[in-house]
Amino acid sequence: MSIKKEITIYDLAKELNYSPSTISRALNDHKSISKKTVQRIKNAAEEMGYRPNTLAAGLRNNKSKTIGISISRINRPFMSSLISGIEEAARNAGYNVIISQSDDKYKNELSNTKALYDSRISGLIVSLSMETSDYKHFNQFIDQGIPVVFVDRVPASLNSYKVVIDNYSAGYSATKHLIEQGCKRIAHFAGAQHRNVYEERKKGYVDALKEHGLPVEKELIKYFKTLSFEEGRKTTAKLMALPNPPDGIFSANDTAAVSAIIYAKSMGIKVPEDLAIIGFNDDPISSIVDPALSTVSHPAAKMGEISAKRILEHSRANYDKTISEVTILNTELIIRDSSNRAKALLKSKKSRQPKT
Amino acid sequence: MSIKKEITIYDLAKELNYSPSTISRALNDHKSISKKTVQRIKNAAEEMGYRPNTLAAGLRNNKSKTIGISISRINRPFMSSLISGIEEAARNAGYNVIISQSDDKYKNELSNTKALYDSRISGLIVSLSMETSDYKHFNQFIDQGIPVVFVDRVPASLNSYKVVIDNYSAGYSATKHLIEQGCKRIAHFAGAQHRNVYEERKKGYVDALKEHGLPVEKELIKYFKTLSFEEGRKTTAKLMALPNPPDGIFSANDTAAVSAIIYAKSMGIKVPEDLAIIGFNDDPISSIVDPALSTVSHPAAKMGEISAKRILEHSRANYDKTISEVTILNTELIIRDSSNRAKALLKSKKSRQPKT
DNA sequence: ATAGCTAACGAAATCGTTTTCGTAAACATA
DNA sequence: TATGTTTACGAAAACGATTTCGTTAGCTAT
Repeated sequence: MSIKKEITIYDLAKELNYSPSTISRALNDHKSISKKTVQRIKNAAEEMGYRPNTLAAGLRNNKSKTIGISISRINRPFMSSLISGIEEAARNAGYNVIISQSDDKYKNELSNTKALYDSRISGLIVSLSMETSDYKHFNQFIDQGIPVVFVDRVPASLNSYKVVIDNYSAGYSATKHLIEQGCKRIAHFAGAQHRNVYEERKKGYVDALKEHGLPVEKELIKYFKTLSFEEGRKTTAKLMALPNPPDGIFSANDTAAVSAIIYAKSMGIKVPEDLAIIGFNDDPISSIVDPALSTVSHPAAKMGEISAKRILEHSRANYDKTISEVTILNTELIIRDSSNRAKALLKSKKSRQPKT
Repeated sequence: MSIKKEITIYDLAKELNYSPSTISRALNDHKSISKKTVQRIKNAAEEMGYRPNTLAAGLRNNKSKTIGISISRINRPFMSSLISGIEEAARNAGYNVIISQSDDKYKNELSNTKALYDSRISGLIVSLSMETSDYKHFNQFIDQGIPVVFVDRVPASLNSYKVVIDNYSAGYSATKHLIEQGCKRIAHFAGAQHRNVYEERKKGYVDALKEHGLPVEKELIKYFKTLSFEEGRKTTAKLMALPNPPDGIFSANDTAAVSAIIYAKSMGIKVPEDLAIIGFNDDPISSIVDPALSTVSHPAAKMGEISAKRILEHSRANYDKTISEVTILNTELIIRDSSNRAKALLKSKKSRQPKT
């Protein structure tokens, strides 16, 4: 009802007989103000209910305490966890987080980053859209000394902060695991190869086959557009209709892997006995599908947290240029039933025993 | 590298021999500037690469073109879809979205809304934390004429914008569906009863039982703290160990419902024949679990979109007070295998036929 | 012709902080 | 004593857009 007047540093200045400059400095812990004065001022600020006007500060500094995010879509498990991690770290440091979705379109990523730039963000965290192959739109940030952190889907060339997992090793381990389960013909559901994550996962797959003396067959490597459920279903159908179908699948994501499990079950193909399957991401669906999907877990929230911290550090240190620094996080191979042939064998023996 | 000077309305004014006032008005389509001039100015602005400084405008207006969100956690299917819808609508209107997570703690919701208030948001979209029972922290917004939209989890009392689904009817329909499937003893996984959504779902359940001549038994209504997987598992175990166990479950969310399915399967209890189960939300896991979970679908993204639009309208209309306006969206009952006894019966007959 | 009106624009204050130069006092040094 | 050096603070100009009052010119009605 009654519109309360917001109190400003001028009000504090008048009240305490200091100049606004001193108030400002005291509130920001500037060293040239004595500890005593700082305390006095902070106490008064607290008492009088002073609240900093971030817009004014932002205008003056040409920078707002805000971290911008550009991602494909929020409503995917990996992305929402990533954001969750970013938000938590940012808020603890008094930063806001503003998000924008590209929907995997280059055009949207372009306009979103422009809008974020106009919002005078302190830093940008990006997971590239599927379509992006030109990175000029990030130069405006880098040129201005605004840190850009690429996370997960990163550009190969650009010098900047990067937070990633070791996709190559993860792909290698996942494939090796299938080989150890006795698979001889392992198919791969590959994502768009210009995105580092999918390219590297595939490389890991290829090298694992080679190093274990298995042939790399083109007909077993399927390139997906979106790694969607529907795409996975169709691809699995094609693969299993081959004269010599695969006995294992390493999918670059869980959605497609789950669709393969479900398709296989519907066709009476036994998972993992006839077809061992492993996915990537450890989405919630992977532990719900039956048999539960083996997968590679991705520390999404942690990646978000680290990305945010890179920006906070950069801002604190007041670097004038973006520094090139790559952080590589560990993944974890999670073995569930969809690839665990030993366990499946044991179970089928047990279930046959009562009959004998 | 070269720090380009941002051009301002002053630069435009100098270039075109107008005053900054005119430039500002022209860019905002103020009526007192002639169409010709507006065009000239807009063209020049485009050409010279002018970009509005939202911070300066925000400072002057004491309001930034930003929508604040306060929710429990981002990384849940419903919430991420909600945000996705908000973000899309907001961005189309040139608004930014800043999010904050309460983690279902009242304390966090309090400090987050304070921070959002300090950010001079144009409007706030809230889905209440589980703990919240005091709504004073929203008064600062309402008193200032800043619109507050409550979505999904809304307060019963406060006069404000609300965007909800008809939880009562949904709960009633879900329960009625189980009754129609022949269930006689239907259990309910209920959420915290001070949150409208859970209270209303339960009411729908109770009334459906009553109106169909079934007794409402206290031992079959289980109150959950978080409706988590683990909680669901334990609760299902207890229920099924009763001397007279239930033959149906209506769960207030999918997570708990899925845990019930998985527990039942592990115990050899047939779903839906021995135990028909229906959930709420239509999370991705519900169509992946086997048998697939019947559930109530929640138009999450749409709710986000509408919430955002309420704020945009309010801002455009320049209302000085928050208006009380409730939007109720339709839900959809999605029948899958976990409650479809007719289909299950048919299947079991078919699978027996070959033998005869 | 004069008052009254409208259309189209301008001057300058304003929003609340920050920061660049200062200055003044107190103290140390040669 | 004269000269630096800190320490602790202040004046005032930014930051860029908006908006409250204007003003001026041209038109209409009487």
